[in-house]
Amino acid sequence: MDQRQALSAFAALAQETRLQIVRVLVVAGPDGMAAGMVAEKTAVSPSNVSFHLKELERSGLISQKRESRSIIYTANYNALGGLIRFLMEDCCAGNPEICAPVAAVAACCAPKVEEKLQ
Amino acid sequence: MDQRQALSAFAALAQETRLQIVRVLVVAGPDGMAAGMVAEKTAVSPSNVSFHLKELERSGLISQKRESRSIIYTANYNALGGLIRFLMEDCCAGNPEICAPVAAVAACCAPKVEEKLQ
DNA sequence: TCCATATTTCAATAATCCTTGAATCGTTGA
DNA sequence: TCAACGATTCAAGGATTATTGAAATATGGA
Repeated sequence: MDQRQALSAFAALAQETRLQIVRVLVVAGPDGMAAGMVAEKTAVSPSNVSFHLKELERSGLISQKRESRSIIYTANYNALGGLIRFLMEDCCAGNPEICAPVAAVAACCAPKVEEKLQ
Repeated sequence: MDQRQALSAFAALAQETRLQIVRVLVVAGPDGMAAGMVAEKTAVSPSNVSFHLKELERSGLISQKRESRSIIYTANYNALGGLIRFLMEDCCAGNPEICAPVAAVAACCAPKVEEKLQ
């Protein structure tokens, strides 16, 4: 993830409806969710949700695939991970020890690491 | 960090000049950097840099303190860490294993953890 | 006090982004 | 082929955000 992509991802997440959509899609998991269902879950008009879905796709945070009449959207976990990585590199730049507390949070993603440390 | 703060932080980072400012301040470390120096480092007019510094402060990502004639800005590492945490919680929601690769990046912040694992 | 320095504030313009509803497109089943 | 469904596109508007340069504020030294 380069700066250009990061800027685009930050812009995508800096909007309440879009952040909500991303959370809904993350919870939906790898199977994703149809656009209409996203609209329902977020209580936003189909046209408006479509606008934001497109914006999120443009930023690389989600992807789409057609399935019969529906269009299924899926969270792009790699992109989310890339953004986190980008932020951490900024955070640590020149001061590795300063944001060490953040590492503790990483535990939520790596239960195995947690175990090894006990 | 709640959703409101996260939205504000994402908006703050979704602008090239501001992202650049944050990076400069992160590299500057806990001692921070005077507004004028930030303007110089980023090649942005003082008035414009002041506008963006205010925006970043409003979002909680940086803080200021006056020091004689200068106003020193400092990156708020806690806020950056909080934002990373917020992202990771979203990322992991319902799918702890999916973003495990991100945990590897955390190593950059926690050399001690690295050691223990070897 | 007066001047120079460091920075912010302000007003105006320009640019970008969001929302809405109507029209359109692609898909499926009768 | 036609109608219905799920979704996108488009144009218009309203709202927010960025940039600029000039004026204002605060501080420290002569």
